[in-house]
Amino acid sequence: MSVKVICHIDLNAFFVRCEELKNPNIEGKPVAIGHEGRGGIVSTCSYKAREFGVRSGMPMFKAKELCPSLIILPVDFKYYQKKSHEFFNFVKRTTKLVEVASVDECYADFTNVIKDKKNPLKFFENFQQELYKETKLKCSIGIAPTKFLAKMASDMKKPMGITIIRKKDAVDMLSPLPIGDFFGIGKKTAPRLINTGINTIGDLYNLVKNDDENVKVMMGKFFYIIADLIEGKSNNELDLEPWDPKSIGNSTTLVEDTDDFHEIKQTISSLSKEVSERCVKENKLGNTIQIVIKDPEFKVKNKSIKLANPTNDYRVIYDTACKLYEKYFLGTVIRLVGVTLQNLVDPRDVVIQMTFFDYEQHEEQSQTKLLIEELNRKLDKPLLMRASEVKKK
DNA sequence: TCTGGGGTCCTAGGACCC
DNA sequence: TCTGGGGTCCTAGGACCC
Repeated sequence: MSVKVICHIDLNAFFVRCEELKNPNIEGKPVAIGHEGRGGIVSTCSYKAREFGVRSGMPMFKAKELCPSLIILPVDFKYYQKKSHEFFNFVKRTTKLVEVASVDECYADFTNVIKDKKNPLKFFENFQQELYKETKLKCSIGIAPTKFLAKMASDMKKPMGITIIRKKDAVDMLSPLPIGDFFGIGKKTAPRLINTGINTIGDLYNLVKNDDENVKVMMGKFFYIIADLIEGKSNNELDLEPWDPKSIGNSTTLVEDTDDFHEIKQTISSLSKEVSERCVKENKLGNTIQIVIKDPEFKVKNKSIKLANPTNDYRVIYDTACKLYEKYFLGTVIRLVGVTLQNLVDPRDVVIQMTFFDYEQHEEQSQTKLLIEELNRKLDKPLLMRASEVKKK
């Protein structure tokens, strides 16, 4: 079996780059994309802004403190989507084997493309330049035998970088990196690892190789693939299927924290409408409806319920979300509320489940009505006590 | 004026059935 | 009267990514 050439191609400061194309005057200036209202954060920012300490995820007011001359622009997702398509189409002209990872990055299998190239590095430099000429987008390319190493590689040199990680060099190249750079170890796990003296990827690697019990407990199932990831023995199969959503949701931070029943219900209504419309557009039905809230202390709580038959009907989504809200969160002061439809399926794969009761009345009742009645039965009536519980009483 | 919104995947406990 | 274990589904919460 031969080694594959997997690339991770990452567009540099993509949202900012798009805005620069719309308005070349802002090029080279400190720019942040995001919205400025309550709870507004920096979605992404230009390299100039980063020199001031501005980072994505940072509250916008803090970014302005750090960089008073910061140019703040709202997110124009439609335009980014258009440029994103141009990017993927460009890559697909070179290889059909492309896995879209997000709006601004993809994995591509270049094994066959590179096979007969005398100077692969030169090829990738040309690729990068051609992408720039055609779309005016800048990218970093990571090249490695696996997806994980390619992803790690593309992060090493930005912007317009090209980094190759060969299998034999992988452990040496990753070992010095801070543990937080490990793709999959985030801002919760990294500090916990650092607390136990694990500062670099190399530190983690050595403990994993020694079958360290502490690390095993901390990492769970992930523990068993860490060494393979670092050594270049992990997944190199791309997922070529187009995006198939498993859930579709919509949430919003309220203008101010509130427990006002009417205001929250109105918000739930518009969130439900949006969810319903997007599910219809994607041609998806879902049978689990979830409501999520965030309280003023940022504690997130969610409640969900599964109905017998999937739906994307606004009325059912709204009624269910309201019922869940009333049952669990009425009177709670909340900061954010969201509605999500989960366990999405293709309507063609759905077999309608009918209880005998439903069947008898099916002629007169719409599917929506049946679902709402089922919901009422599930949420309003106390659960039947099981025999074992009756005995206890 | 502290900390968005879109997702995915994993874990763990309880219900329920055999 | 005391009390099995295996498997699956549902639900809640949390970590992570862009």
